[in-house]
Amino acid sequence: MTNGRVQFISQVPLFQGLPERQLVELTEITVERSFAKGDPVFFEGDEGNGFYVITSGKIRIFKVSPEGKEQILHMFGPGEPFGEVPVFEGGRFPANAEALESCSLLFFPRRDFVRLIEKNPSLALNMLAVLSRRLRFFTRLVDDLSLKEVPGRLAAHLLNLSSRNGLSDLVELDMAKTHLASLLGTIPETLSRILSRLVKSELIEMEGPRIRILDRENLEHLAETGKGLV
Amino acid sequence: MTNGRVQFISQVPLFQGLPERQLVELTEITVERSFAKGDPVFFEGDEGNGFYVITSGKIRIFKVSPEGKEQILHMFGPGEPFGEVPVFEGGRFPANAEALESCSLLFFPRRDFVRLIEKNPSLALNMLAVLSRRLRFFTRLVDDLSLKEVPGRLAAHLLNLSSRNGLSDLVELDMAKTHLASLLGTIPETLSRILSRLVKSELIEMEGPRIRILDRENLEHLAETGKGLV
DNA sequence: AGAAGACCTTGATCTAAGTCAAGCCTCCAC
DNA sequence: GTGGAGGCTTGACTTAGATCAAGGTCTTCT
Repeated sequence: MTNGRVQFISQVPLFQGLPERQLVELTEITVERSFAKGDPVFFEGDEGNGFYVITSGKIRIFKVSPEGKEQILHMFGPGEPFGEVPVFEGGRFPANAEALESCSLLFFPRRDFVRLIEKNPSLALNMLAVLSRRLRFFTRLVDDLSLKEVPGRLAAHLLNLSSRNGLSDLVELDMAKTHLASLLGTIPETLSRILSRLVKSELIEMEGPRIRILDRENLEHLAETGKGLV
Repeated sequence: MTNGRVQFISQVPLFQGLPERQLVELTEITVERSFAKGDPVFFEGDEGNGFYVITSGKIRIFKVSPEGKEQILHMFGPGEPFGEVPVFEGGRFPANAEALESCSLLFFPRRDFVRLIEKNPSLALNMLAVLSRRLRFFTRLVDDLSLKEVPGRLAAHLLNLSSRNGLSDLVELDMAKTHLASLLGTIPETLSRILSRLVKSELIEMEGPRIRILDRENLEHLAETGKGLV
């Protein structure tokens, strides 16, 4: 079964381009952990002595306000790493992580992983690329939250889903609308209303979680300007 | 003058703990660049073929909406690096950088810097720590923007200034209020009103950019809950 | 099957904060 | 000095989106 694990690890983008030997060493330091749907993986403020890579399932990373409102920061799926910040900076996890469905994760203990990085510059560069991509993502998230209105964020999200789907006009929401609301920095009621408006304005059609883009041009305009939905 | 540069570089946290030889090599790849007050250093979307470390002066990193509203992401001072994302991930700068005052910067060309990192794991780990710290910062920024109201963000900022100042009750805003507004994700009018409210509620005293914290306890409560200012 | 609960939608209301407008002060530059 | 520009404050108004409340649908577990 360790063979299977090496095989899996070799497919993870974070470990792309590493020599076989490194992959084996990486595999040897991992611990497999399973979580049921709804289980917390860690809480904000927990001591972080390692990070995770998802083997199967989905994880959401989120913050909670004192009143209980949640802001989702990331949704991660198979092959994606999370919880790396305390590995390199020390200290605690800056947000919560929860299994959205039954999940299987590989845990990389901090100390061992840092030792491997010290021996292997490629691994370091891969990790730098991962963190950089995440910074780029956050830059956009801050931009969206601060400078766009909810319709603009939603439009951008739909177009994003579409482009991941080969620019198909038919997209399927890959999470509950409640979670999508939290990802967009709003609440389910508001999301629901805005989706209705998009349907009424004939920018989209909707049937449950399946959405058809009818007017890509105006949707793009909405996503860019962040304003102006009737 | 290269000696002076090595001396400076050895003080930069990013290069902490590196052997003398590495410091010299680092120095050798740098290019010095000067900017006058108000000069752009780069624009969002520019090709990023290197990053900067500030020798003197202040830099602000910000996004602009199509209507011209700005959200400041960072304010950086001497010894701090910026513009690293494209170095490790390729592509373009995710935001704009501008000199707030006359600035002197060291430019590290991407190709040379990556070559040094490949030879030096400590440098890689230092850089990973820098990016991790920045991720942590963004996590908080998103949390603030999405889950707190402006008074809460302001209170948190004031307490932050105070704690950097050895918990002195007397803090001095280190930027124009217009910029502070943009940093907090709001506009000057709103900031002005909320400062007035804090004064009226006797949480602070204010005289221009000098602010005295009168009621730290309530200010902390405001910063944590993000709600509840009368 | 039936009960329980999660999820989604719609309506009425409320509020934080943005917009528009005007006036003031301060700091330079000419 | 004087004029102008940028920054700051205050007031009246508007609005995006949150809150509160209720009803409907769909899952899931016993």
